Amino acid sequence: MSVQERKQRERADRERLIVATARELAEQQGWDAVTTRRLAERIEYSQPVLYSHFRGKREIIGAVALEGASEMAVAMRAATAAADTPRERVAALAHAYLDFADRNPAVYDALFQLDGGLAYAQDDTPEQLKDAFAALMETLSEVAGDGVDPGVFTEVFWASLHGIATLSRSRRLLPEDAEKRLELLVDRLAVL
Amino acid sequence: MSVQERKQRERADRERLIVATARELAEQQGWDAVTTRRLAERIEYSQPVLYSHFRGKREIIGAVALEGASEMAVAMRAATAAADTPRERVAALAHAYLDFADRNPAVYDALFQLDGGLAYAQDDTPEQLKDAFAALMETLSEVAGDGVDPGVFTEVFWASLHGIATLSRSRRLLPEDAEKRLELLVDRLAVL
DNA sequence: CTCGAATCCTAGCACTGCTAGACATCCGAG
DNA sequence: CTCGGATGTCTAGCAGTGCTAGGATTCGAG
Repeated sequence: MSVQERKQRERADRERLIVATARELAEQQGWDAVTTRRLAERIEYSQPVLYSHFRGKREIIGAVALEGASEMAVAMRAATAAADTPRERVAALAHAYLDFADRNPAVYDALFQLDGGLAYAQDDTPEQLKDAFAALMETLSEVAGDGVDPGVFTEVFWASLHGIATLSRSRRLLPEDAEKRLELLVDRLAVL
Repeated sequence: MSVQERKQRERADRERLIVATARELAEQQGWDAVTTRRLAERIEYSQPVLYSHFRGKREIIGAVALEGASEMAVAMRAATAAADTPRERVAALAHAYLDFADRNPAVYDALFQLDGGLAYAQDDTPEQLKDAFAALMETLSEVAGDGVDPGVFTEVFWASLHGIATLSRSRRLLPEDAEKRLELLVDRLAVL
């Protein structure tokens, strides 16, 4: 049975290679440049091989999104762990979020801008996404304020961060006010 | 010279027809369905005619965006004009904004999600866009709070609305909490 | 060693945005 | 009224897209 195991392992390796290559290509040249042909060429296989791993391009985007969600959760937890006060934790969280979006624009797009065929805010939402939301909520719960549902508060705070992330990346906001916007958001939304 | 004038008028009419048809098609079936072929067929001309009016598909999206920006500004001003207190004005503004995004998803996408080749937050930004931002700022300035730049405050409030609009439309937020999110946003961000 | 199954690739479909070049139509000068 | 030229429009085509049917090849089990 060892032969089959090796084949399975090789298949899993190749699947990871596809996702990693798609991500790399997307970060380098944008998702538009991630065509099935180019992707196939980079992994040194023919196009149909991609379809033996994923139903289509959208599922590849979804795979990159899930990978990104996990990393984002780690980044946010790491940032908040080092902070002492609630104020600092929220600020660190917001910074970590926007930093991630800034440094991994393609992954961020896969997560929140493109259609990766994933379910959000539902029962069948993948664990990685639930956990990323949980990472947000852990820090935001303590500053939601009395009588405000932590989930709703997290949604609002997240939406604000998302708006800032997307609008500033598409150059629809003034770049020089980035820090002021973040401070304002934290000071006003969080109840300290 | 009257012949030339008539021709110019007809050309302008056709241009409006193109934009209106593109918008209609996008609202009905999404921007993906707005192909140059389908669009050409609907206006009962051949494809190259589109390119005698616009440089390409992106410019058509841009034209729809500008049209939408004007309408959005009107809608927001109308909503705030009827309100008496600052609190009511901000709430009405936020409602009007999200309502517009909800009822004209394709136009909203053209404005803030897709690339219409337009400049934002710059000197050469089209008047329609500047005016839409101005409409936001008119109401938001009075609740920015002391020592906070109205422009920065408007950017933050707008980004929050944008985040809510996009995330809820892509079903990434719980639909049932829509009203709670809006109240929370207004209560926390605005200084009353 | 043979045979069947698993694996992979070539070739192609229907579509996309966009454009070159042929064709028709109509205007204004003579 | 005629004719040349400009203007307007269309047909046909290019290079690219996501995706897939069907044939060739490889490889392990018996």
